[in-house]
Amino acid sequence: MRIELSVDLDATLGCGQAHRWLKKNGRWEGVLGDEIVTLSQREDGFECEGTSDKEAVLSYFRAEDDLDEIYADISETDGYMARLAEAVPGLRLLRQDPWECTATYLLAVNANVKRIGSMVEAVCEEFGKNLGRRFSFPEPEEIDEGCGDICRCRLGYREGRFMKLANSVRTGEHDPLSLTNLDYQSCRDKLMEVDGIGPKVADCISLFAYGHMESFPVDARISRLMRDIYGVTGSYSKVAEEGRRRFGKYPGYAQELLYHSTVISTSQAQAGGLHPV
DNA sequence: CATCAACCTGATCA
DNA sequence: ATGATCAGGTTGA
Repeated sequence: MRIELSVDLDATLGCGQAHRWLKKNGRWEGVLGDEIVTLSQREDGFECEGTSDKEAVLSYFRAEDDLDEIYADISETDGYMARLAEAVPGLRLLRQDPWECTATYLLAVNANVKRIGSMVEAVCEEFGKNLGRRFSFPEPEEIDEGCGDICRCRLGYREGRFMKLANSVRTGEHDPLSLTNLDYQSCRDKLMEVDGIGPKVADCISLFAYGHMESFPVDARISRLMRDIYGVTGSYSKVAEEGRRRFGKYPGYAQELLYHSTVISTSQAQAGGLHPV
């Protein structure tokens, strides 16, 4: 199935916003719902194998977002952002499943991208459905009532919180779907009622699952970058607030560009690359 | 409201 | 090789 969409798969799937994508000999393999999908970059979009649900794929890639408009808007912020937008014009935000996004970002607490990936895959292999080469992300019931052994997932102190979340979603105490129609602040507040979800994780979920473009998650990398490039320091709320103030209509996209720039600069020590103004 | 130790694992350093 | 150090958010004091 051919998807025509302005998107850079490497930047979009490889920078840590979603945790189930693996690049295997030039193609991106991931799991959407109960299907293993494989994506191959093309000039005008990508080739998609493993699913026929075009609507779901377009929704996942937030095809309705007008990247030209968004990046034009972001570019007006300053020269640094303008260069980032120009360098990675196909970096998109994704629209992830609320339950899966909530659960994976609960695991993401105090862990680097590589470790998050290994914890998430472990949970899928332990509790999810075997789809062949990969496993589905488990439903709350599969975790809460399943016969898998959580100890094998090596979640550390996230283990108790993870099991508690699965249980509270199964019982309806926390209902990811019910947050769909809330505004950013209410959504964030609801998420932070969950044990193990603080400001940063709540901002990530608000952005990546519920599409709140004004969310500006501040992790360790963003915190250093805001300090080094913009001279912004202080508490989480101060830095996040400054991000929302500074980056106009699309702080979430700006954050993703900034985060991606830190991935690039740490993975390739190239001369003549991007550097602060 | 700000500060800070404790929490767990895997990677990297000495 | 083995032990020390570090990276990474949330919680509760």
